[in-house]
Amino acid sequence: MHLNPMQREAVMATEGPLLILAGAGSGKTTVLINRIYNILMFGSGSDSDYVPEWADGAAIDAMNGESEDAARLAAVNPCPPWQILAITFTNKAADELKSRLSAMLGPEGQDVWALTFHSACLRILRRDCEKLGYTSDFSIYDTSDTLSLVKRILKDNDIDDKKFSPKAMLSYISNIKDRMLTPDQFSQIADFEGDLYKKMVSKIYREYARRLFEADAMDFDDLILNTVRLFEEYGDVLEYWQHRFRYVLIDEYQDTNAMQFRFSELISGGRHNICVVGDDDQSIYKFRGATIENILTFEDRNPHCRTIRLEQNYRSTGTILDAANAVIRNNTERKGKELWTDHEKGDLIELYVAENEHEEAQYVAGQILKGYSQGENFRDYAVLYRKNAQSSSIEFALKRNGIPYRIYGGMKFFERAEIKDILSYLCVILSPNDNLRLERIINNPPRGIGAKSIETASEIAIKEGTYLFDVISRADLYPELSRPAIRMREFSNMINELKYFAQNNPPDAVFDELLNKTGYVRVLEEKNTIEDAARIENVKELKSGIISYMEESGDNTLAGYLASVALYTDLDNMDRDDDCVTLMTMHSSKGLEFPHVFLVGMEETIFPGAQALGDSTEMEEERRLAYVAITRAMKTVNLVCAMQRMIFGQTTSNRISRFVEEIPEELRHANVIPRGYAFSDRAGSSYRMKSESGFGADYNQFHGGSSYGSSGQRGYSQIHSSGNPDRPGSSIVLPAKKAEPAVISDINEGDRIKHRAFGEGTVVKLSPMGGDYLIEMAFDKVGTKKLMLKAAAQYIEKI
DNA sequence: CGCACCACAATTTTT
DNA sequence: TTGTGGTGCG
Repeated sequence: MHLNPMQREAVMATEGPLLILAGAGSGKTTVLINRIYNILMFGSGSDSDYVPEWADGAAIDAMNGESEDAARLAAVNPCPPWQILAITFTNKAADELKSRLSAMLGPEGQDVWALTFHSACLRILRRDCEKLGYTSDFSIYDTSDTLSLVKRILKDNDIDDKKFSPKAMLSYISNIKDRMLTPDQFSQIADFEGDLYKKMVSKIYREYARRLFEADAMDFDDLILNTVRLFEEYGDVLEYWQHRFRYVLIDEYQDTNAMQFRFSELISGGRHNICVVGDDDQSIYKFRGATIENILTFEDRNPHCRTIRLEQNYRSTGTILDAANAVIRNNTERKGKELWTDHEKGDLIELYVAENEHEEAQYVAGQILKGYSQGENFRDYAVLYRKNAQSSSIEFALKRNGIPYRIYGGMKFFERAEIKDILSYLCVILSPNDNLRLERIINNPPRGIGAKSIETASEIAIKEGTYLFDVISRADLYPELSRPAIRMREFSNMINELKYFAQNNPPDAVFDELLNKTGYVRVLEEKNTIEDAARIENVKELKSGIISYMEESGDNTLAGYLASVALYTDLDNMDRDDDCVTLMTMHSSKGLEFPHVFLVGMEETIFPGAQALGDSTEMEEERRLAYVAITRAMKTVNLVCAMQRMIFGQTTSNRISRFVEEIPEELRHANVIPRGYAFSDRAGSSYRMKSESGFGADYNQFHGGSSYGSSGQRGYSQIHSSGNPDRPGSSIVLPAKKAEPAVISDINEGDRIKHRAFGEGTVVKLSPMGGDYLIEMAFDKVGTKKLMLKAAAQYIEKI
């Protein structure tokens, strides 16, 4: 009912291949949900001319009514939920699908397979991976695991890690896997080409694959690759799954790589009811092997394919869309698509040129506070950056200003050493042959089995063609191991006991038993440092994680829990209920939306990144990222850049990002700069500046120039562009050097103050701290806040 | 074996 | 600026 004609068409076209080109904010998820709903209720009814024999005039009349019977009559072969497979890229997207389906269908919605590629493959593999030689409890190596594995291989083989950097090896291996080449196949290629580098890569790859397999482990790529292999080598398995899924939907199709493409083709190969949704302009994962060709050639490969374009945007203002369209128009490799909206134009795109990264961050914090004081919520704001390293200055500014924020990215919790340790124990309990993890924990906590002993034992294992754990279990048989033999035996006994325990007890009990037997926490407690106390907390938190996994999934296998951890990312527990500003990379922001978006670090060599300069393919990818970032915004976009910033401890200055210049000037507003510590000249203010006044100019006009010169005069200085031959004489006006922050003169504990965002309150405490003051204020409405005075001063007034 | 110290490198994005 | 890995000492 509430769908536009294009959306409705996409919902109704249930049969055969379907390509949906869905622009940002075009209601894609709504379409997916409704499409699934339609399939569940009406089967192919909406896409079929079929009229059952029994359908007489009365029945057809009834269908035109609104009765429940009408629905039943319109259905042609309705589909049970478990015959639908909906693949997304992130767990978050999958969860959203699931919960919206459940909201619509009740518990039945849970039976739809709404999963990521990785978790779908995991499920398929758990069932049949024995055919490939893995146990059904196989474990998953995450990126840091695979990195240590490669490092290990390089070391064991005396390979120079400068010439063959572990990271480069990993991405090379990932690339080989994406081409679905086995170690044998790749080494043939390397031999044939006689390329020494490739030969070495081939050797490393072979070893890498071997060790993973011996550890009964798969990396992320293996999950997909092995599923494809399973399908290709075992016709009955493929048939089973093809039969199982009547309808296959794949979201974010532009981000699929070759293996994922193959997977999609295979699993939908029976009925060809495959619906792929994507947007070539939002393809930002090429570095991970995604090939935009998958979506660009979908029509050619599927002759009877129908294509539907969703170009009406329901998210953003007209200005934001115009800006996004203008930027993406500079790309040549695209299907061509213009988003439009019937929303009003809205605010102009704000641009702020900051002095350095600190001021950049302070600007962001200030704008957020300003908005907050005008009734916006913190959760309406997102600060997006190109790379994670940029988050720290923003974080710092938000902290100082008492703005709650949440930062996404990485897997901070599960990457902590103590967490990895415990998880490694759990992995070893499942599979003692997992050497990588075994070596991580064998002497942790210290139990007198040193590096030398392990090395000796490893050599024996290799010589005898058995596993390290095996040798350790029988250490007393080897004279070389006579000294650590007892301790090794003790260790292996402990693991075996735990293994036995794990066979009869749920994961949370195993966890307790593990801590008890290993004394992991006990050792930390004895150390009694603050860091160790934090570690203990983390370990305890892990237990609640285990319990909630068991509750939520209804699964009580250790292998299941470990896999869920491996496939978990920080983004997943994003919840919009907390009133927090969101900090994340532009990549992570895909699929999300926020009323107000800040894009920071809009500078050449940052965004676009240095690697993209002079490489048009890379540059187009960066531009798509810019497109994604801009289209996250519903109401306002703030572009921020800094004239100078510290990179690797060095001050550098970059030109303004080309993406800023690609936004037509009439859509931009070079904004009023918040006047630094402008209270100095505010009448009635009780503060005094220590040194000079703030800016002489209120405006920061920006004319699309591209190069910064040096500033330094009072007031503002005009800088002529020197680096952009296309626009001779274009100039930018920048704020002059900013005055030193003020120091308080007469604010005291007990004073009544008014804060722009937090309202009125009382100064509770004022304590000197690093050349500044920590001011603690009890606000009448929002409770107590601790802020640094230098930063907060501009928002505080004495009353 | 554990710790402190030093040199050095490295910086993209993530399932 | 940060993190990592190696070395040498007690």
